[in-house]
Amino acid sequence: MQDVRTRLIEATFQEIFSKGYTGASLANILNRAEVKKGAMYHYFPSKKDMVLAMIDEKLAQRIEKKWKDVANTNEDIIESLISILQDVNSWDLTNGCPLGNLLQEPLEQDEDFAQILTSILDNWRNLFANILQKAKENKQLNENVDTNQCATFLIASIEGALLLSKKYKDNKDFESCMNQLTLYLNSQRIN
Amino acid sequence: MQDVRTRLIEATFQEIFSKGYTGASLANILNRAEVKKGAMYHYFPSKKDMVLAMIDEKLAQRIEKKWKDVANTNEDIIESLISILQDVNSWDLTNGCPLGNLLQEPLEQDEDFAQILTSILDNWRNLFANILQKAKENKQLNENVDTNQCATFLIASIEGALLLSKKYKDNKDFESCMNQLTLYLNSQRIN
DNA sequence: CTTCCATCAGACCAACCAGTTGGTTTTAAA
DNA sequence: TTTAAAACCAACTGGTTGGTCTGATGGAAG
Repeated sequence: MQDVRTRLIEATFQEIFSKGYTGASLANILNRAEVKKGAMYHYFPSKKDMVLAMIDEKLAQRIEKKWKDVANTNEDIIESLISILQDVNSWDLTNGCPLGNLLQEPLEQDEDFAQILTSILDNWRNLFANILQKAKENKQLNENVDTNQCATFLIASIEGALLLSKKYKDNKDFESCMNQLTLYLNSQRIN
Repeated sequence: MQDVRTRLIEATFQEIFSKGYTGASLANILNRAEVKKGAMYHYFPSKKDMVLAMIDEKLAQRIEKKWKDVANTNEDIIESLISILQDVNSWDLTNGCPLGNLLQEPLEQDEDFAQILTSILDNWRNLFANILQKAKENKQLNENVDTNQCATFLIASIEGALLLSKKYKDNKDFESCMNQLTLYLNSQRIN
């Protein structure tokens, strides 16, 4: 069994991912982690700090992991991007996006949450913008494409697609969105 | 002053829109509506039923109102659609989308919420699909466009764009997304 | 062997939650 | 004018929440 802190972070991620921050119960997290309240409050000063630690340690890394290969492919970069988008099995379509769920909640009113979520979002956007820039340099993308706008749009579409997918049992909506997003990307290529 | 029930529905909408369902406090709603608890429980059997009534009476109508003109325009339908998308001032960019916020929350596990939200979403999708179908018939859209997929993608992109816009003070992200969405739509036209 | 501190357990607390109760006032029909 | 139903209210209930507090345990340092 992992150590107390690791178990807490993991259980916090699971609980927040499935219930949201507002709906997350400390008691549930403690049950899931098999940690008693005293132990938890030894490691974290509050529930909020524990959640912030979870976001910091888990969320950023998830995004990095999912997209890092795209930039380093020696095939067509856009093709590599599209193939990840279209790989339905690589997405968890039942609970939405961990980051998106948190962005949706009114945590923005809290300065600490706003700051860390903004920085994760900015990193993701930069990661996409860099990928697109590279594609442009490789002459795989039309040179008048606004890479920042395009990166923002990609993220928005992915988040929206994951949102819709939560509602239905099948993958149809997600596939529809990724098909159309592919059409958009292809229309931006040099032909 | 409006009657008690109307004030309750309005206050419920405001509270849910800014705090989400899980975060919504009945006490806040009652304060905002200037209605006492006894009066509220005279009109609604529970908080949940009041929220369901609010969704039923306000949400569907908002969507209908925003898009109904597009189908009946005698100009270019796609142009009309794009001009609404691009009209930044017509969007509330500070709280996300009322429907999207509710879709994000784990209310889906409740059968009653799942049902009403699904039906509103389906209506929206059909509304878009009909608009696109009409554009197709008018030879304003390529005939091999999948109108259902396209409708789904439009909704996802709008929801995603509104999600991102919540985080920042300015309208830049929303405008970026709508610009790119416009590029996508234009690439689907007959040229 | 003793001291000491990190680690933990669990009882406890005030604040808040949705919902209920037992009633009073208002309205309107008979 | 009587009666009954609709509209409304203050006080309260039981349960849950995040958070605190006191004290026990166990291993390492002196």
